[in-house]
Amino acid sequence: MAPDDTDRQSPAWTDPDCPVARTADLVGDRWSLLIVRDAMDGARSFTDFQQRTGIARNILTERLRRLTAHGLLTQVDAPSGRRRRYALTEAGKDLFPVIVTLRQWGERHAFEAGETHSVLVDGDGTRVPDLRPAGADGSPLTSDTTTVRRRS
Amino acid sequence: MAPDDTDRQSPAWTDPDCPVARTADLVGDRWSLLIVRDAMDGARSFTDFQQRTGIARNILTERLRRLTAHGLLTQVDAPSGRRRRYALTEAGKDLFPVIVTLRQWGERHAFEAGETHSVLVDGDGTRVPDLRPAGADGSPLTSDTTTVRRRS
DNA sequence: TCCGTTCAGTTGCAAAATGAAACCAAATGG
DNA sequence: CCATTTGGTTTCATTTTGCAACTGAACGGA
Repeated sequence: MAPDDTDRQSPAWTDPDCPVARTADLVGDRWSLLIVRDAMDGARSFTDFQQRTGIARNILTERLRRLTAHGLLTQVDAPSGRRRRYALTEAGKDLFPVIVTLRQWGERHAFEAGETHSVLVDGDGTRVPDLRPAGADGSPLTSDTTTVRRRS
Repeated sequence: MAPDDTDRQSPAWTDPDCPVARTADLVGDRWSLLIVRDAMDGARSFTDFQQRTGIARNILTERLRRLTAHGLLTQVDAPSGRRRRYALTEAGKDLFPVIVTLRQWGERHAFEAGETHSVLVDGDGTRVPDLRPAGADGSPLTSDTTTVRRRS
């Protein structure tokens, strides 16, 4: 990598006006999503991530750097001068609803009946309820009952 | 493309037990996410998608085929013997919560203060409220107050 | 202190995915 | 019937990904 490689980050957004597209630009790839997933589940070190995801190490290096550059992860020093570890920033933690909806969609549609899969549970061991968009009055919303208003 | 190309679909899952990973395998790339976004916003034809996303046409062909093969889109005939159009299946429409959380995260973290962006509104023109994970009792849940239980 | 190991990468190279552009055939429109 | 549009396919150059081998700084123990 050349000494001056401060560019690489955003060769401009795919679709600058759309929040979905911006988020997709930042974390819309398999490995970034799985890194965030694992960070939420307690992964902290390079090898934590490498072992859990099975990602190639050069790609992991690149992704950790990218997520850090974009403010989703930070590098923190462990208590006793030990090795650096990665931790989610507030913005990173705020991806929780995204990971949850990905998980819940997967549970509903990506498994055959009878296949087992991991489950997200709260402190009591209770399964986290399905997350569904709703209006201010609590009425369920779908893609048919909503629209995108451009540039507001 | 060779005449027999029925493989391509799933050279096995990245992480078969994890619903997040399965979903990421199916739609965890920028273009698939944007195609789903646009389908939810009314895109139906090849050129609808091409113009809205700006995706290369060969890639669009491949993605539409892939999403169709995985049951997120179907090809439907328009009323008057017109050209084929794509439409979201039930599974595809059920990605709505995923797109909404991606959008909302983007709104919160991917724009500078003062930058404008598109907004998702319901039939009344009211902005869709933030979607946040909550326990059965309605208490907010975060990545710190939940855990993944493997293979349940 | 010296030695071996683990960690966190880097480097080199092959394979796969992506993108731009040209090409093409079936529908549609006039 | 002809021109145009639509929905692709093909070709080729560029980028990204992945694998495997290598490196160098930190520990860890004898």
